[in-house]
Amino acid sequence: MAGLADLGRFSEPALHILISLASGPRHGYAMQDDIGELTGARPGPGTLYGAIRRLEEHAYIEALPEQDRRKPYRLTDTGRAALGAELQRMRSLAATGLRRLAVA
Amino acid sequence: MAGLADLGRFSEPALHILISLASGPRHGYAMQDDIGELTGARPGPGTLYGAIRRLEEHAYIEALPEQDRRKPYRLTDTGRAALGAELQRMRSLAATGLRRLAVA
DNA sequence: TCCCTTACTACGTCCCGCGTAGCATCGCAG
DNA sequence: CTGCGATGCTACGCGGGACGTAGTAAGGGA
Repeated sequence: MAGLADLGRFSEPALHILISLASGPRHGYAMQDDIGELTGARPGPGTLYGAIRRLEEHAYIEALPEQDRRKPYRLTDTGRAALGAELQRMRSLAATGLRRLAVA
Repeated sequence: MAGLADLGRFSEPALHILISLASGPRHGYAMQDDIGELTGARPGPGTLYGAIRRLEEHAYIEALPEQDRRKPYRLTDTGRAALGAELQRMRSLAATGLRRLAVA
């Protein structure tokens, strides 16, 4: 298995982080801004860094050398694969739901 | 706002229930089966009926007259609208993520 | 020197997810 | 008519992620 769901039951913030890192390495604060633009809701530090810690433990992301008191992170290959799988699942589920809504 | 996120922070099971009801009224047990087919994971009763209760409190779904010790539920107009909005958000987020993955 | 911004750590509460157990009803086989 | 599996739901408790708040610290501009 080894899907995103292993991160615990609720993985929305984790998903957002991975999507944010999909466009290149970023440190925490920049992720907050990016996710805020992406979703309309900027996660607080508790949410963000908690999710980062779990993602790192699962080797979906990894820290780059600290620069200027910033800790950038990037996707690992594992994380990239997990993200791709999850996004396709999401897209398929959304399509199914929208189809059902349209018919009924 | 009044989006799905008001159901609490984690709403995956709630989303699945709404999608299940999008194809017509169903009672709990039938939802379990439907969701199992849809997602590959059949929710336990604790998950399911807890989410049903919250959805009913928010008037996204409503109970139909009990028949034969079965409690069918159906989507309300509010629920249908919320589901549509959520699914479009999901689809859009998935598309953005997949685009980013493809480029990088 | 003051203060705003950036960047992260620490901490505690809330409540959702999920499994387990229990209970009742129905249909069917023996 | 009796045991038994499937159906359908309620009750209950634990674990842990989500999230807000507060605190720390460095940098830059007025």
